[in-house]
Amino acid sequence: MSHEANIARDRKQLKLLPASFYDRDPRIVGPELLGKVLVRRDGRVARKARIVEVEAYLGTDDLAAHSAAGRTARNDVLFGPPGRAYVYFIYGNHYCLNVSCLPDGIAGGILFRAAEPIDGIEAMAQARDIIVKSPRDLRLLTSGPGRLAEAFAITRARDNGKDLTNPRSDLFIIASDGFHTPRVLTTARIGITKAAALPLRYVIADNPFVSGPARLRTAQPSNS
DNA sequence: TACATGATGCCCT
DNA sequence: GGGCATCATGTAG
Repeated sequence: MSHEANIARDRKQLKLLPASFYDRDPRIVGPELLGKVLVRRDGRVARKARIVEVEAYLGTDDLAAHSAAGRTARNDVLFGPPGRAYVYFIYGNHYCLNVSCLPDGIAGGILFRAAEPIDGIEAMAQARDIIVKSPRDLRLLTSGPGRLAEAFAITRARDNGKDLTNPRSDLFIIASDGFHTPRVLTTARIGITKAAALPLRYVIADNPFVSGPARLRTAQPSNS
């Protein structure tokens, strides 16, 4: 079997999301990513977590997007082919993970904001330097974009530009068996000042791992 | 629960 | 040199 055929076989076995999944408007990709599973393989224990909260960033027309001011060395991945990891460093402390959307040459992406740990919880806790004493503490592992990135040991040096649709990558996203389409809540994005009113944040309704203030986590967010 | 604030470093102007 | 798609910790209620 050829190398390409092997990769195709592995992609199918893993239920890996293909590049075509990401080759669409972020407003379509975002809600469809909810319920999918982020996987980190690093040779020891695979880390897996179900995606429960994302935000769409639209490219040059979206003033809150890193791509708004045009293509630079920092945001280059957003303008590249779909399905690649865009990792940036923020507030001097944290990395955040995104995936590029839309075809090569057109910017757009999805920010991963929160996930629900499934596997490799020990490795996540170690990466976060947290002791999980009760189920409640699991929230501290992956609820919030900085926490999620740290739990998965994601850094710009290691992961920026990585192809999340390649089974040879140590970071990818798979479809999930036995998880029916979640009820999706749409709200404004968190932590931005420009284009703050746009409803581009998507969460699984009432999932306890969703981050942010309570009114943006529950089934009926107030519109005040 | 809700807010305020300090820590911290990279990128772009 | 300023801004920033955040987190942890503190205080008050």
